[in-house]
Amino acid sequence: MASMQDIADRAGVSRVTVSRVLSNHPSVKAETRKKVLYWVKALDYEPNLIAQSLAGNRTNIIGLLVPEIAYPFFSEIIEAIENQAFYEGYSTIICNTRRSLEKEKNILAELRQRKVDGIIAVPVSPEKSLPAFQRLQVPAVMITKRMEGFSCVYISHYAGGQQMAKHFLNVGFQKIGYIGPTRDTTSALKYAGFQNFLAANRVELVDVIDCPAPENMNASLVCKLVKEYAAGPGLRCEAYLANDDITACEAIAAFRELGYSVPQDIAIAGFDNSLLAKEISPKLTALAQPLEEIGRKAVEVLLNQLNDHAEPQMYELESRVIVRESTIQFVPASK
Amino acid sequence: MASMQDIADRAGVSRVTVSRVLSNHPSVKAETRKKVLYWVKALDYEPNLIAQSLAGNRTNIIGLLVPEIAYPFFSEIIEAIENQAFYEGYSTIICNTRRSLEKEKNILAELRQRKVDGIIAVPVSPEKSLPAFQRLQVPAVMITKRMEGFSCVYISHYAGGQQMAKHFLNVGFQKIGYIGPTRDTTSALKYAGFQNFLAANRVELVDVIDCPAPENMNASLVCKLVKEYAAGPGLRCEAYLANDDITACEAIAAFRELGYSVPQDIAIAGFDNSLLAKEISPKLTALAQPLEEIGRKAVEVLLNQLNDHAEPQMYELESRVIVRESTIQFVPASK
DNA sequence: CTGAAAGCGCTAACAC
DNA sequence: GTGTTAGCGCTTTCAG
Repeated sequence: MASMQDIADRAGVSRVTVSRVLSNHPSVKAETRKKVLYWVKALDYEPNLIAQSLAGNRTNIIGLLVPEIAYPFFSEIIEAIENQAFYEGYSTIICNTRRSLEKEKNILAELRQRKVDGIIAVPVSPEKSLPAFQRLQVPAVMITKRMEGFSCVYISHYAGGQQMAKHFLNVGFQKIGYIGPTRDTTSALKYAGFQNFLAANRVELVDVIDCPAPENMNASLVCKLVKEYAAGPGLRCEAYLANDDITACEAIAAFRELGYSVPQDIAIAGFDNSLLAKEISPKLTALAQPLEEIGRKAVEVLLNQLNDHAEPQMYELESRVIVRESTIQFVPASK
Repeated sequence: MASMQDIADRAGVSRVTVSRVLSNHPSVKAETRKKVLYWVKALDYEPNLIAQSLAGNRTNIIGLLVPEIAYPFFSEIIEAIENQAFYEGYSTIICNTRRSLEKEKNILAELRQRKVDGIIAVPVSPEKSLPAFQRLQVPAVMITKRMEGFSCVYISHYAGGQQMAKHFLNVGFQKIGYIGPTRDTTSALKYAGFQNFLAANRVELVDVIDCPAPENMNASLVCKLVKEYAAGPGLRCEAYLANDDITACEAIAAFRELGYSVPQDIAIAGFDNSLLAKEISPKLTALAQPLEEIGRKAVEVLLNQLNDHAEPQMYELESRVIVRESTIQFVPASK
């Protein structure tokens, strides 16, 4: 592995000059530059980014914290962030908090020690995570949730709930229910938006199947709960909004096992518009979070804070309802 | 940010002693150790991993290359790898090759310059990627595919195809088809295994819907092709094996749009057993690649090569058929 | 336009 | 047991 010193020796200049050439410093005679570049090629020189980081005080690495990796909603955001970061010349260290404050704290300590330039995170808890993030000496951008004191990129879950309620009313549903947690931070918001919009239109939320979010891929619990619930009092709604796409999938499976079909007997809508919404049959109507945009924007905002010391700011992006088969009458082609 | 020197000054010892204490070197008097540790706490000292890397010649970072991030098959592997790496004290830099040799080359150069300790990768092409990986000066482990000269962790796609053929025959299907690419490296193997096993049991592969793998999330093309195909000659099979879970989803959607239902009119099986297989309705019978195990094993093998200079080796893991609803007669409960 | 000198924060080989 | 001396490979003043 050739070092700058090696180049310098061959080219008969000092290390500093080599450094200047490589960083395109203007004050180098064309001739010297050429000589140096010749040896850079000849020796197949590659910079040592570790040394560069130590001396230069920046690593060009960002840390990315998510509560889980393999749920399509998150993996799509991860993909968008990695993509934009790479484009901007940054590498991404991916970290899975698994929704543990303890692990989140450890991860942040590690990233601090690695001297990452900045952090993008889905915080475990907007309140309890605060101290750990405040200890950071580098900028951080929160995504998909709000956290006071930091730049945040997210959609209004309240508005999302409203939009979906509006869609349900437009389709003409009157008996409407909700499946999912009603008190978690973001879930509570979408639930409230949904409920309030219905109420404002004098439609009562008939039914709430209160089940936990299908975290950590342990989704089948949701299916079980929905089944138990629906097996009891029977179908009391024409349409349900689910807390997220996985919950919607599980609900569909549950109703299906009970002999109901979607959307003929009952309509289901999801939230997030992840890959799942597009791939299941029937295709899922869902509130779309602009995942790609969230990722891109988060990187952009972070870099602004890094380079131009921009002030923390809130970025509320637009969501919209993507109507697919799961909330409309589906007419199969004749065989 | 307190440095070792600061600790040393306060404790009245040399930097070296501080270093010794922190790395649990035995030859430090208990008393000095205590004094040092006192100041470590008092000054809230945190090591600078960049400096440590430069001096110590190891970064405790591994690079992970995948063709895409947001396809459940890959994101589940990523999650497993990150998890195991974290457990072993390594950070993971995630990189998306997007199936481009050019980008793969650039990423490898960057990781080399970052002095990552090792690399785990799904190579873009087992042949054409070879030179880029050989330039690496650190160990690399390939996953999900074989690549000569490197440690590899994968399943036999040929055997996987056979296993699925066996399942189809067990269920009693006689008119059997295949949906997916037939000439891509791994696809060709599973196709061959599937076809040969059927042939060995005197069952002919009636139908091959040759469509590209749904790469880069551009899955809908698959649906379109299947629809066009099936709309023409009509249904000629009782059961199809799809190249992967997404293709299976798309096929289900296609048949569904044509008025056929799965599994009543036609059975479909997937390959990979990703999240999709578990969440769609009907739940998908699929050949399970042990994603969690692939990830864990890959890290383990890499670390062995790092630390004990183990020789490259092939690890062929076991796959198995997970039978779900999509290939069995589904009897809905009475309403 | 170029080089000398100092330093980033830590580890390791060798003395005392 | 502990300190001294050298780096690791690069960047950044500051002279000349």
